[in-house]
Amino acid sequence: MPEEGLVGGGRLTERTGEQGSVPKERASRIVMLVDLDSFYASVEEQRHPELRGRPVVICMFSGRTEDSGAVATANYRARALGVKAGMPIPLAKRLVKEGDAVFLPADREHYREVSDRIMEILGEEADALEQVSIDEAYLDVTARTGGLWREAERIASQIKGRIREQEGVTCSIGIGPNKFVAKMATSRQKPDGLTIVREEEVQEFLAPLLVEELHGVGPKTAEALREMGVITAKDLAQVDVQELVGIFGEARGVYLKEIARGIDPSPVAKRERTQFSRIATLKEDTRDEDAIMERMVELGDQLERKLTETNVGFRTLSIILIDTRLRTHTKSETLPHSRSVREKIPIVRRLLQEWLAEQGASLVRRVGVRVSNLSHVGSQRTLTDFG
DNA sequence: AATGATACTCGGC
DNA sequence: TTACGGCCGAGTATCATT
Repeated sequence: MPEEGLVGGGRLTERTGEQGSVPKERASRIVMLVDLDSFYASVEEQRHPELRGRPVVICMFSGRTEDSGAVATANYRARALGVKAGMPIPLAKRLVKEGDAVFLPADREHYREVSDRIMEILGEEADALEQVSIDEAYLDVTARTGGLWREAERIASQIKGRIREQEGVTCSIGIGPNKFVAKMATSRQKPDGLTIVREEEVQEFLAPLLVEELHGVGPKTAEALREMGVITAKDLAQVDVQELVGIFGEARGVYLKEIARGIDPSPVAKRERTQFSRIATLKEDTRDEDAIMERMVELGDQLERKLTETNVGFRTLSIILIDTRLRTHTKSETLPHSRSVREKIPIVRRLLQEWLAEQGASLVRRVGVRVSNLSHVGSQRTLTDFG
Protein backbone atom coordinates (compact mmCIF):
# COMPACT_ATOMS: atom_id res chain seq x y z
CA MET A 1 0.00 0.00 0.00
CA PRO A 2 1.55 3.28 -1.05
CA GLU A 3 2.08 5.96 1.55
CA GLU A 4 -0.42 8.76 1.39
CA GLY A 5 2.10 11.49 2.05
CA LEU A 6 0.35 13.01 5.00
CA VAL A 7 1.72 16.04 6.64
CA GLY A 8 0.51 16.17 10.21
CA GLY A 9 -2.56 18.31 10.83
CA GLY A 10 -2.57 21.44 8.75
CA ARG A 11 1.15 22.12 8.47
CA LEU A 12 1.59 24.05 5.29
CA THR A 13 3.90 23.17 2.50
CA GLU A 14 2.96 25.80 -0.02
CA ARG A 15 3.26 23.96 -3.26
CA THR A 16 1.03 21.59 -5.09
CA GLY A 17 2.95 18.39 -5.56
CA GLU A 18 4.08 18.26 -9.17
CA GLN A 19 5.08 14.65 -9.59
CA GLY A 20 2.56 12.34 -8.02
CA SER A 21 0.00 14.67 -6.51
CA VAL A 22 0.68 14.55 -2.84
CA PRO A 23 -2.12 16.04 -0.77
CA LYS A 24 -1.08 17.90 2.31
CA GLU A 25 -3.74 16.70 4.69
CA ARG A 26 -6.95 14.83 5.03
CA ALA A 27 -9.90 16.37 3.25
CA SER A 28 -12.72 17.49 5.51
CA ARG A 29 -15.19 15.98 3.08
CA ILE A 30 -15.00 13.73 0.03
CA VAL A 31 -17.99 13.54 -2.27
CA MET A 32 -18.39 11.44 -5.39
CA LEU A 33 -20.86 11.72 -8.25
CA VAL A 34 -21.57 8.55 -10.19
CA ASP A 35 -23.21 9.13 -13.57
CA LEU A 36 -24.22 6.12 -15.68
CA ASP A 37 -23.11 6.70 -19.28
CA SER A 38 -25.98 7.18 -21.80
CA PHE A 39 -27.82 4.88 -19.48
CA TYR A 40 -30.88 3.80 -21.46
CA ALA A 41 -28.81 3.12 -24.57
CA SER A 42 -26.17 1.22 -22.58
CA VAL A 43 -28.78 -1.04 -21.03
CA GLU A 44 -30.20 -1.85 -24.46
CA GLU A 45 -26.71 -2.62 -25.78
CA GLN A 46 -26.15 -4.86 -22.80
CA ARG A 47 -29.23 -7.00 -23.46
CA HIS A 48 -28.92 -6.82 -27.27
CA PRO A 49 -25.20 -7.21 -27.95
CA GLU A 50 -25.81 -7.05 -31.71
CA LEU A 51 -26.46 -3.31 -31.26
CA ARG A 52 -22.92 -2.62 -30.11
CA GLY A 53 -20.92 -0.50 -32.48
CA ARG A 54 -24.03 1.01 -34.05
CA PRO A 55 -25.65 4.38 -33.33
CA VAL A 56 -28.46 3.68 -30.84
CA VAL A 57 -31.26 6.17 -30.19
CA ILE A 58 -33.73 5.58 -27.37
CA CYS A 59 -37.07 7.24 -28.07
CA MET A 60 -40.22 8.27 -26.27
CA PHE A 61 -42.87 7.78 -28.97
CA SER A 62 -46.03 9.78 -28.29
CA GLY A 63 -48.19 7.63 -30.55
CA ARG A 64 -49.72 10.60 -32.33
CA THR A 65 -48.08 9.74 -35.64
CA GLU A 66 -45.55 7.11 -36.68
CA ASP A 67 -42.51 9.10 -35.57
CA SER A 68 -43.88 11.76 -33.27
CA GLY A 69 -41.98 11.93 -30.05
CA ALA A 70 -38.60 12.90 -28.68
CA VAL A 71 -35.19 11.35 -28.10
CA ALA A 72 -34.66 10.25 -24.51
CA THR A 73 -30.98 9.45 -24.94
CA ALA A 74 -28.51 8.34 -27.58
CA ASN A 75 -25.27 6.44 -27.37
CA TYR A 76 -21.98 8.16 -28.23
CA ARG A 77 -21.98 6.78 -31.76
CA ALA A 78 -25.33 8.51 -32.39
CA ARG A 79 -24.25 11.68 -30.58
CA ALA A 80 -21.31 11.94 -32.95
CA LEU A 81 -23.89 12.28 -35.75
CA GLY A 82 -25.56 15.16 -33.92
CA VAL A 83 -28.34 13.30 -32.11
CA LYS A 84 -29.18 14.83 -28.74
CA ALA A 85 -31.62 14.14 -25.91
CA GLY A 86 -34.85 16.09 -26.29
CA MET A 87 -34.60 16.28 -30.07
CA PRO A 88 -37.68 15.43 -32.20
CA ILE A 89 -37.40 11.88 -33.50
CA PRO A 90 -37.88 12.85 -37.19
CA LEU A 91 -34.93 15.22 -36.91
CA ALA A 92 -32.78 12.50 -35.35
CA LYS A 93 -33.72 10.16 -38.18
CA ARG A 94 -32.73 12.73 -40.75
CA LEU A 95 -29.35 13.21 -39.08
CA VAL A 96 -28.49 9.51 -39.17
CA LYS A 97 -30.10 8.57 -42.47
CA GLU A 98 -28.23 6.09 -44.61
CA GLY A 99 -26.34 4.99 -41.54
CA ASP A 100 -27.10 1.81 -39.63
CA ALA A 101 -28.65 3.57 -36.66
CA VAL A 102 -31.29 1.82 -34.61
CA PHE A 103 -34.26 3.54 -32.95
CA LEU A 104 -35.78 1.80 -29.95
CA PRO A 105 -38.71 2.68 -27.69
CA ALA A 106 -37.70 3.43 -24.10
CA ASP A 107 -38.44 0.58 -21.70
CA ARG A 108 -38.38 2.59 -18.50
CA GLU A 109 -39.60 -0.20 -16.28
CA HIS A 110 -36.58 -2.28 -17.21
CA TYR A 111 -34.16 0.64 -16.84
CA ARG A 112 -35.64 1.30 -13.39
CA GLU A 113 -34.90 -2.27 -12.32
CA VAL A 114 -31.31 -2.10 -13.53
CA SER A 115 -30.92 1.30 -11.88
CA ASP A 116 -32.26 0.00 -8.55
CA ARG A 117 -29.68 -2.79 -8.52
CA ILE A 118 -26.87 -0.35 -9.30
CA MET A 119 -28.04 2.05 -6.58
CA GLU A 120 -27.86 -0.85 -4.16
CA ILE A 121 -24.18 -1.29 -5.01
CA LEU A 122 -23.57 2.42 -4.55
CA GLY A 123 -25.28 2.31 -1.17
CA GLU A 124 -22.83 -0.38 -0.07
CA GLU A 125 -19.87 1.78 -1.14
CA ALA A 126 -20.93 5.01 0.59
CA ASP A 127 -21.47 6.50 4.03
CA ALA A 128 -24.48 8.32 2.59
CA LEU A 129 -26.22 8.09 -0.78
CA GLU A 130 -28.27 10.72 -2.57
CA GLN A 131 -29.97 9.48 -5.70
CA VAL A 132 -30.54 12.39 -8.05
CA SER A 133 -32.17 10.59 -10.95
CA ILE A 134 -32.43 7.17 -12.54
CA ASP A 135 -28.80 7.38 -13.67
CA GLU A 136 -27.04 9.62 -11.18
CA ALA A 137 -26.17 9.60 -7.47
CA TYR A 138 -23.95 11.42 -5.01
CA LEU A 139 -21.95 9.44 -2.48
CA ASP A 140 -20.38 10.81 0.66
CA VAL A 141 -17.27 8.72 1.32
CA THR A 142 -15.58 10.93 3.91
CA ALA A 143 -15.66 8.49 6.81
CA ARG A 144 -14.75 5.32 4.94
CA THR A 145 -11.82 6.99 3.18
CA GLY A 146 -10.63 8.78 6.29
CA GLY A 147 -10.50 11.86 4.08
CA LEU A 148 -7.85 10.32 1.81
CA TRP A 149 -8.23 11.05 -1.89
CA ARG A 150 -6.25 7.99 -2.89
CA GLU A 151 -8.68 5.82 -1.00
CA ALA A 152 -11.61 7.55 -2.70
CA GLU A 153 -10.01 6.79 -6.04
CA ARG A 154 -9.71 3.13 -5.10
CA ILE A 155 -13.40 3.00 -4.14
CA ALA A 156 -14.36 4.69 -7.40
CA SER A 157 -12.44 2.09 -9.41
CA GLN A 158 -14.09 -0.63 -7.40
CA ILE A 159 -17.53 0.84 -8.10
CA LYS A 160 -16.80 1.01 -11.82
CA GLY A 161 -15.70 -2.62 -11.76
CA ARG A 162 -18.71 -3.85 -9.83
CA ILE A 163 -21.19 -2.04 -12.08
CA ARG A 164 -19.48 -3.28 -15.23
CA GLU A 165 -19.28 -6.84 -13.94
CA GLN A 166 -22.80 -7.04 -12.62
CA GLU A 167 -24.75 -4.97 -15.16
CA GLY A 168 -22.44 -4.57 -18.14
CA VAL A 169 -22.59 -0.78 -18.26
CA THR A 170 -20.00 1.93 -17.67
CA CYS A 171 -20.17 5.06 -15.59
CA SER A 172 -18.33 8.32 -15.16
CA ILE A 173 -17.25 9.38 -11.70
CA GLY A 174 -16.21 12.77 -10.38
CA ILE A 175 -14.67 13.21 -6.94
CA GLY A 176 -14.39 16.49 -5.08
CA PRO A 177 -14.70 18.20 -1.71
CA ASN A 178 -18.45 18.80 -2.24
CA LYS A 179 -21.34 17.96 -4.53
CA PHE A 180 -20.87 20.86 -6.92
CA VAL A 181 -17.20 20.15 -7.57
CA ALA A 182 -17.91 16.42 -7.89
CA LYS A 183 -20.57 17.21 -10.50
CA MET A 184 -18.25 19.47 -12.48
CA ALA A 185 -15.46 16.91 -12.22
CA THR A 186 -17.73 14.24 -13.70
CA SER A 187 -18.40 16.34 -16.80
CA ARG A 188 -14.68 16.65 -17.39
CA GLN A 189 -14.27 13.14 -18.67
CA LYS A 190 -16.99 10.89 -20.00
CA PRO A 191 -17.87 8.24 -20.90
CA ASP A 192 -16.14 5.83 -18.52
CA GLY A 193 -14.24 8.68 -16.85
CA LEU A 194 -12.74 9.13 -13.42
CA THR A 195 -11.78 12.66 -12.41
CA ILE A 196 -10.55 13.84 -9.04
CA VAL A 197 -10.44 17.50 -8.06
CA ARG A 198 -8.78 17.94 -4.68
CA GLU A 199 -9.47 20.94 -2.46
CA GLU A 200 -6.25 22.66 -3.46
CA GLU A 201 -7.04 22.14 -7.15
CA VAL A 202 -10.58 23.53 -7.11
CA GLN A 203 -9.75 27.11 -8.09
CA GLU A 204 -7.55 26.23 -11.05
CA PHE A 205 -10.06 23.59 -12.16
CA LEU A 206 -13.05 25.95 -12.16
CA ALA A 207 -11.38 29.20 -13.24
CA PRO A 208 -11.37 28.66 -17.02
CA LEU A 209 -14.86 27.18 -17.22
CA LEU A 210 -17.49 29.29 -18.97
CA VAL A 211 -20.34 30.33 -16.71
CA GLU A 212 -22.86 28.42 -18.84
CA GLU A 213 -20.91 25.24 -18.10
CA LEU A 214 -21.47 25.59 -14.36
CA HIS A 215 -24.12 23.30 -12.93
CA GLY A 216 -27.12 25.45 -12.04
CA VAL A 217 -26.39 28.18 -14.59
CA GLY A 218 -28.83 28.00 -17.47
CA PRO A 219 -29.06 30.13 -20.65
CA LYS A 220 -30.99 32.90 -18.89
CA THR A 221 -28.50 33.34 -16.07
CA ALA A 222 -25.57 33.02 -18.47
CA GLU A 223 -26.99 35.77 -20.68
CA ALA A 224 -27.49 38.11 -17.72
CA LEU A 225 -23.91 37.44 -16.61
CA ARG A 226 -22.56 37.98 -20.09
CA GLU A 227 -24.15 41.41 -20.15
CA MET A 228 -22.21 42.18 -16.98
CA GLY A 229 -19.03 41.10 -18.73
CA VAL A 230 -18.84 37.89 -16.71
CA ILE A 231 -17.65 35.10 -19.00
CA THR A 232 -15.76 32.57 -16.90
CA ALA A 233 -16.06 31.09 -13.43
CA LYS A 234 -13.04 33.16 -12.48
CA ASP A 235 -14.86 36.34 -13.51
CA LEU A 236 -17.90 35.25 -11.53
CA ALA A 237 -15.87 34.54 -8.42
CA GLN A 238 -14.63 38.13 -8.46
CA VAL A 239 -18.06 39.80 -8.71
CA ASP A 240 -19.29 41.38 -5.49
CA VAL A 241 -21.93 39.17 -3.94
CA GLN A 242 -24.23 42.14 -3.33
CA GLU A 243 -24.22 42.92 -7.03
CA LEU A 244 -25.28 39.34 -7.78
CA VAL A 245 -27.96 39.47 -5.08
CA GLY A 246 -29.26 42.71 -6.60
CA ILE A 247 -29.73 41.06 -9.97
CA PHE A 248 -30.61 37.46 -9.16
CA GLY A 249 -32.15 37.71 -5.69
CA GLU A 250 -30.75 36.67 -2.32
CA ALA A 251 -30.67 32.89 -2.61
CA ARG A 252 -29.54 32.70 -6.20
CA GLY A 253 -27.00 35.52 -5.90
CA VAL A 254 -25.27 33.91 -2.93
CA TYR A 255 -25.40 30.51 -4.62
CA LEU A 256 -23.70 31.82 -7.78
CA LYS A 257 -20.93 33.48 -5.82
CA GLU A 258 -20.31 30.31 -3.83
CA ILE A 259 -20.23 27.83 -6.68
CA ALA A 260 -17.89 30.09 -8.63
CA ARG A 261 -15.48 29.69 -5.73
CA GLY A 262 -16.12 25.95 -5.53
CA ILE A 263 -18.05 26.23 -2.28
CA ASP A 264 -21.12 24.04 -1.74
CA PRO A 265 -22.10 23.16 1.81
CA SER A 266 -25.18 21.12 0.85
CA PRO A 267 -25.02 17.67 2.44
CA VAL A 268 -25.31 14.33 0.68
CA ALA A 269 -28.75 13.45 1.97
CA LYS A 270 -31.33 10.86 1.06
CA ARG A 271 -34.02 12.43 -1.09
CA GLU A 272 -37.69 11.93 -0.42
CA ARG A 273 -40.02 11.79 -3.35
CA THR A 274 -41.95 15.10 -3.48
CA GLN A 275 -44.34 14.56 -6.37
CA PHE A 276 -45.84 12.03 -8.75
CA SER A 277 -47.16 12.93 -12.17
CA ARG A 278 -48.57 11.30 -15.28
CA ILE A 279 -48.62 13.09 -18.58
CA ALA A 280 -49.70 12.07 -22.08
CA THR A 281 -49.96 13.43 -25.60
CA LEU A 282 -53.47 13.78 -27.06
CA LYS A 283 -54.32 12.25 -30.43
CA GLU A 284 -55.21 15.73 -31.70
CA ASP A 285 -54.83 19.26 -30.44
CA THR A 286 -58.04 20.37 -28.80
CA ARG A 287 -59.63 22.62 -26.21
CA ASP A 288 -62.69 20.42 -25.75
CA GLU A 289 -63.30 20.05 -22.02
CA ASP A 290 -64.72 16.53 -22.17
CA ALA A 291 -61.97 15.21 -24.43
CA ILE A 292 -59.32 16.57 -22.11
CA MET A 293 -61.12 15.33 -19.01
CA GLU A 294 -61.37 11.81 -20.40
CA ARG A 295 -57.59 11.65 -20.65
CA MET A 296 -57.05 13.29 -17.29
CA VAL A 297 -59.28 10.71 -15.59
CA GLU A 298 -57.17 7.90 -17.10
CA LEU A 299 -53.98 9.55 -15.92
CA GLY A 300 -55.53 10.14 -12.51
CA ASP A 301 -56.36 6.45 -12.19
CA GLN A 302 -52.78 5.50 -13.06
CA LEU A 303 -51.58 7.97 -10.48
CA GLU A 304 -53.92 6.57 -7.88
CA ARG A 305 -52.58 3.04 -8.45
CA LYS A 306 -49.08 4.40 -7.97
CA LEU A 307 -50.11 6.08 -4.71
CA THR A 308 -51.66 2.86 -3.45
CA GLU A 309 -48.54 0.85 -4.30
CA THR A 310 -46.25 3.28 -2.53
CA ASN A 311 -48.62 3.95 0.36
CA VAL A 312 -48.57 7.67 -0.18
CA GLY A 313 -51.19 10.37 0.24
CA PHE A 314 -51.21 13.89 -1.11
CA ARG A 315 -52.55 17.36 -0.42
CA THR A 316 -51.82 19.27 -3.63
CA LEU A 317 -53.44 18.34 -6.92
CA SER A 318 -52.32 19.94 -10.19
CA ILE A 319 -53.25 19.77 -13.82
CA ILE A 320 -50.60 20.24 -16.50
CA LEU A 321 -51.38 21.51 -19.99
CA ILE A 322 -48.90 21.82 -22.83
CA ASP A 323 -50.15 23.88 -25.74
CA THR A 324 -49.38 23.60 -29.45
CA ARG A 325 -46.41 25.91 -29.01
CA LEU A 326 -45.05 23.49 -26.38
CA ARG A 327 -45.52 25.97 -23.57
CA THR A 328 -46.35 24.39 -20.22
CA HIS A 329 -49.20 25.66 -18.06
CA THR A 330 -50.22 24.40 -14.63
CA LYS A 331 -53.06 24.93 -12.23
CA SER A 332 -53.13 23.52 -8.77
CA GLU A 333 -55.04 23.44 -5.53
CA THR A 334 -54.12 22.36 -2.04
CA LEU A 335 -56.75 20.30 -0.26
CA PRO A 336 -57.31 18.27 2.88
CA HIS A 337 -55.19 15.12 2.82
CA SER A 338 -56.37 12.44 0.39
CA ARG A 339 -55.26 9.14 -1.08
CA SER A 340 -57.74 9.07 -3.94
CA VAL A 341 -57.31 11.02 -7.15
CA ARG A 342 -60.61 9.74 -8.51
CA GLU A 343 -62.64 11.36 -5.78
CA LYS A 344 -61.00 14.69 -6.67
CA ILE A 345 -62.05 14.59 -10.32
CA PRO A 346 -64.54 17.45 -9.83
CA ILE A 347 -61.60 19.59 -8.73
CA VAL A 348 -59.63 18.56 -11.80
CA ARG A 349 -62.56 19.56 -13.97
CA ARG A 350 -62.88 22.91 -12.25
CA LEU A 351 -59.18 23.69 -12.65
CA LEU A 352 -59.45 22.80 -16.33
CA GLN A 353 -62.51 25.01 -16.78
CA GLU A 354 -60.67 27.89 -15.13
CA TRP A 355 -57.70 27.43 -17.42
CA LEU A 356 -59.84 27.20 -20.56
CA ALA A 357 -61.62 30.41 -19.56
CA GLU A 358 -58.31 32.21 -18.97
CA GLN A 359 -56.63 30.90 -22.09
CA GLY A 360 -59.06 31.98 -24.76
CA ALA A 361 -57.17 30.71 -27.78
CA SER A 362 -54.58 28.04 -27.05
CA LEU A 363 -55.06 24.50 -28.23
CA VAL A 364 -53.84 21.72 -25.95
CA ARG A 365 -51.35 19.12 -27.18
CA ARG A 366 -50.41 17.24 -24.00
CA VAL A 367 -52.14 16.93 -20.66
CA GLY A 368 -51.10 15.71 -17.25
CA VAL A 369 -52.07 15.27 -13.63
CA ARG A 370 -49.73 15.73 -10.70
CA VAL A 371 -49.94 15.16 -6.95
CA SER A 372 -47.50 16.75 -4.53
CA ASN A 373 -47.24 17.77 -0.90
CA LEU A 374 -46.95 14.05 -0.21
CA SER A 375 -47.25 12.13 3.02
CA HIS A 376 -46.34 8.54 3.73
CA VAL A 377 -49.47 7.01 5.09
CA GLY A 378 -48.37 3.66 6.42
CA SER A 379 -44.87 4.15 7.71
CA GLN A 380 -43.06 7.22 8.87
CA ARG A 381 -44.61 10.64 9.06
CA THR A 382 -43.62 13.71 7.16
CA LEU A 383 -44.28 17.32 7.93
CA THR A 384 -47.52 17.28 6.02
CA ASP A 385 -48.83 14.13 7.67
CA PHE A 386 -51.23 15.15 10.38
CA GLY A 387 -52.63 11.67 11.10
C1' DA B 1 -41.64 42.76 8.90
C1' DA B 2 -40.98 37.99 9.16
C1' DT B 3 -42.35 33.48 8.24
C1' DG B 4 -44.38 29.74 6.05
C1' DA B 5 -47.58 28.04 2.52
C1' DT B 6 -49.08 28.11 -2.08
C1' DA B 7 -49.11 28.60 -7.15
C1' DC B 8 -46.61 28.52 -10.98
C1' DT B 9 -42.49 28.31 -14.20
C1' DC B 10 -38.11 26.57 -15.57
C1' DG B 11 -34.75 23.39 -16.86
C1' DG B 12 -32.19 18.73 -16.29
C1' DC B 13 -32.14 14.04 -17.63
C1' DT C 1 -37.75 23.63 -43.91
C1' DT C 2 -40.40 21.44 -40.28
C1' DA C 3 -40.35 18.01 -37.12
C1' DC C 4 -41.34 17.70 -30.34
C1' DG C 5 -41.65 13.08 -24.14
C1' DG C 6 -42.43 12.04 -19.66
C1' DC C 7 -40.96 12.56 -15.90
C1' DC C 8 -38.47 14.99 -11.80
C1' DG C 9 -36.90 18.82 -8.27
C1' DA C 10 -35.52 23.69 -7.65
C1' DG C 11 -36.53 28.46 -7.75
C1' DT C 12 -39.44 32.43 -7.16
C1' DA C 13 -43.39 35.56 -6.74
C1' DT C 14 -47.15 36.18 -4.11
C1' DC C 15 -50.44 35.31 -0.51
C1' DA C 16 -51.91 34.43 4.33
C1' DT C 17 -50.86 34.59 9.01
C1' DT C 18 -48.81 36.34 12.99
